[in-house]
Amino acid sequence: MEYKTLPNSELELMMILWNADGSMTRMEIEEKLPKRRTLSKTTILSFLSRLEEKGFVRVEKEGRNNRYLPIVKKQDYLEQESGSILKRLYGSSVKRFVASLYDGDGISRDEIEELKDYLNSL
Amino acid sequence: MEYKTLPNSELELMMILWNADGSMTRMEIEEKLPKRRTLSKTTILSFLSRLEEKGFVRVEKEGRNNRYLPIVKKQDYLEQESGSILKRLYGSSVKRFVASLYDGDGISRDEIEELKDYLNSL
DNA sequence: AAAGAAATTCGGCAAATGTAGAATATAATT
DNA sequence: AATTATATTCTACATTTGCCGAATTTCTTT
Repeated sequence: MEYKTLPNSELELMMILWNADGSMTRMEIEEKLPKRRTLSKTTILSFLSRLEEKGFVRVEKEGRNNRYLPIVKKQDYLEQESGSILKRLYGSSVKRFVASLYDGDGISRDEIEELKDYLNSL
Repeated sequence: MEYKTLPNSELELMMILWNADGSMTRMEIEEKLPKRRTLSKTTILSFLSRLEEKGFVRVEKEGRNNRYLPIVKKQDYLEQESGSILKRLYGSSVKRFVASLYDGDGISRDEIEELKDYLNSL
């Protein structure tokens, strides 16, 4: 399955949905948004509708509320997206990606160690 | 310095410019585009103008041609961009990013080895 | 059953992105 | 100097993205 790359706002909501188990109402999603990020309820609903059109979520009515359920799997989406980003930015070289992060202070010592351990465990 | 995230088409041209040394003409850039990717010359020029407005390239006239010179450094842009992508998709965990690539066949054994070596060399 | 409260759907707008044709400028040829 | 070729600039248009207010539906409370 090939997924369209989601625009930021929609991805933001998907991340919230993915990090919850099961479906969520608009209100629940809204509560998970960072405090700084205030969006009117209609805006949130609008993004959710777009996610539905794109086939990322299924909507179920529950009384006067809607429940949004992610139908694309987080893992699947992220795998694809990460791969394409890596390709576009670094010609698919993970090493170069990590090196870039390192040089730009994007990772800490701990992160490095954690990554090392992970790689050795493969 | 903070850079705006570039839309794909513009990034594509920037990558070509960055991978060349010095400036390039529209024609030279066009020749570097993958065969599948055909864009009319005005489209390319249009993207280049936008890149100029955004401060990513400087334009110099040379006879009837323009020469485009990247003024934002590739390394700088990529460092920033990679960091923000990592944050958005994996809460800044490099390990999770790499794990995702690994699970999604985004990396080969060799890539892993290369990365290991790199990490050990730090 | 009416009135009120809360949620969703519609419609819409501005800015950004992808893409080109028409108009114009400028160099090269004849 | 005219004509032709070629490059750039302008203008424009369809889509997508970010965001909302107005209208409408649907539950709750009187």
